[in-house]
Amino acid sequence: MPTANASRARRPSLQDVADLAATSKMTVSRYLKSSDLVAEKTRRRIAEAMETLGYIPNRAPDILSHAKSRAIGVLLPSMSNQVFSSLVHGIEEAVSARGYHTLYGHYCYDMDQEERQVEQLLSFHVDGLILCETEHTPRTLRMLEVARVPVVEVMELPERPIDLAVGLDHRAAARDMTGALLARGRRRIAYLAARLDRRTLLREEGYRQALSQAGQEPLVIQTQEHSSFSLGGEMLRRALAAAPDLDAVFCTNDDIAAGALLAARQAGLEVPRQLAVAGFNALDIGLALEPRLASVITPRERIGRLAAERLLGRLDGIVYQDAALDVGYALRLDGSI
Amino acid sequence: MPTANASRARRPSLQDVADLAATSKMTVSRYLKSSDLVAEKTRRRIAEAMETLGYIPNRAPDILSHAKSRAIGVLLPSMSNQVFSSLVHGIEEAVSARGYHTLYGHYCYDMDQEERQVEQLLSFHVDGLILCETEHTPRTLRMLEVARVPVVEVMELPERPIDLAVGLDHRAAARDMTGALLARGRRRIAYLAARLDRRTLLREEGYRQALSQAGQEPLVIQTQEHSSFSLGGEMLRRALAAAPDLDAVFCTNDDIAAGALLAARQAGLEVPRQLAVAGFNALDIGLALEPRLASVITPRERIGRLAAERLLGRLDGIVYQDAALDVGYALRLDGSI
DNA sequence: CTGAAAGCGCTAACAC
DNA sequence: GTGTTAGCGCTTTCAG
Repeated sequence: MPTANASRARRPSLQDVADLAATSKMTVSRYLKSSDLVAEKTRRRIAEAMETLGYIPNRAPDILSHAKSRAIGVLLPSMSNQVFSSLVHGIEEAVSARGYHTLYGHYCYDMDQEERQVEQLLSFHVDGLILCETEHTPRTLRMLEVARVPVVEVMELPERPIDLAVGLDHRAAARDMTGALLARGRRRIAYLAARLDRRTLLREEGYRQALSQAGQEPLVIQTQEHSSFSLGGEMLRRALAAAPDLDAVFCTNDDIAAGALLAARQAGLEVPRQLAVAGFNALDIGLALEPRLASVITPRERIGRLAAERLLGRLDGIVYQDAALDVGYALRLDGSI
Repeated sequence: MPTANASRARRPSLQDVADLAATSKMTVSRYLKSSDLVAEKTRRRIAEAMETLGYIPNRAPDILSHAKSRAIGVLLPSMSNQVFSSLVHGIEEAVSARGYHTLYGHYCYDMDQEERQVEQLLSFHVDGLILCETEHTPRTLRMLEVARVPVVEVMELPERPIDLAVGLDHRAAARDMTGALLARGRRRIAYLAARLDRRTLLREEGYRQALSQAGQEPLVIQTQEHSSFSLGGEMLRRALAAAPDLDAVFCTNDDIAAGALLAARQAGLEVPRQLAVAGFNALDIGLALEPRLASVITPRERIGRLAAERLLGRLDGIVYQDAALDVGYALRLDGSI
């Protein structure tokens, strides 16, 4: 039965559409699900009514009645990092293919902000979460447990994933890259570490392992600041001041590495003859430099795709044997080393 | 009255908390709003119950009953662009100061994807939207109208904003930068345009205006590809092939400009003596280059802050006289020109 | 200071 | 092929 007032202060509801189409909201609901459940004539009337009213679906009732939101939450540490944009592309590809949507939040590499964002996304009832860290506050862990949504931790390979993980071994990758520098005869190798997040620290461990195996002294230049090209330059100057015999730098990422490479040349050092430079993540900037930047190639788009596929798989009840999936890495050993 | 089953398959609700705290859900609801409305003893029992159950707030009922979601939606064209990360910082600053949250979506510079994202965010009942484009599909415009949420379009200054706008005049900025190149005696100036989004086209118009005023011929190198450093290099090579007497390039952004500058040097051209290079947005990369990159300085964090403040202001019923707010720009005319 | 009832908009389940 | 009923979990009344 049509309700009298199509209140002007409210968004059109299914009831409004039903009233205008002279049918019931249940039929309109069916039409939205799969229009072939509805008679041709009714279908046309509904389509017209929707058009006229500009109906916008409302997720709230669905969510309220324990249905799915058909949205997954993705938490990014930073919005400016190329690294995460390829991840996002992979995620979107997998998610949109399945008719799901994504809601993004970001937390500036801060655990407490991550906690707030997790609460925020869960309070909107996302069906699953993709997180870019492996360390979380106790309350975050508690909320994930209580909410019982599938979670994929990406980038690293945590010892004990909350649920699922897709990533690579940053320690091993750093050890290999440092090993490659040593194999090329470099002896005084500094590690340039910015922001001091977990992945930067894991890479530092790999660097230290490789050096200690070769009997060389580590030299770590650290800062809490976020990575940038100009910061890379500053850090190289600090490294040169600390060790005038420096013959190589391994950088926690390509932004720092590119900045270091540019600054080295400005300081009159020939790369790689006098100074080798290696980065991490193999971003596009490395290919624009001359010589091109040696780096660790990480399959980030693939991580995103696999993470989303597994998350959606879990929603379908699939159980994965290997909680943590290792996507591996490769080394680009050209140019700057 | 306590309900019997604290179902194991459900997230804890306010009723569950109330049961455990031996009170009613109404009292718990009051406690969440402002705990001083509740007696000290009750308060302690509620806090304990919440702790035990790991209660997570639920936005759905609120939204359903026409309350606000206390979340604003932000649509970004890209996740990899530094430009938008400063915007996001500004937004977060203003929004979190007011106890609001943000939900992000991205649409790869594609109007139809933007449409889907707008629908998605509106279906979650965001209280307002920040959009980074000034052109939208008819359905997008319709949805915004029907949903009656405040909207701020950022970056540009649209002739007729949907609602509010905060941005700057890209055409004028490009005209000024091209004018600066002409004033320094450059005569054969190419414009390197990637991705061909609206802002790239506005900047091209400004470039053409300046050249035509000076009686010079424009030379526009275009591509549909997304900006990157290596693309900047390729485009410079195309420009040099098209005009061997090239003495300047004005680039649609700093990524292209940095790539062009690096490629120019690799081609043996001295910058700025033989070739001037100018960019747009004044990103950090420009400061790491030698010579440093001339560019248009855009106050993106400020745009984000002002946009969010005005959006929240509108939610409080404030009416702004000037729908479109011009934040201006500045030119950095050092180094590479 | 605390409680009880109604209602937001949608869909699952069950008629017809 | 279509309609009816009930209920999701919270807050806004209105009563104590």
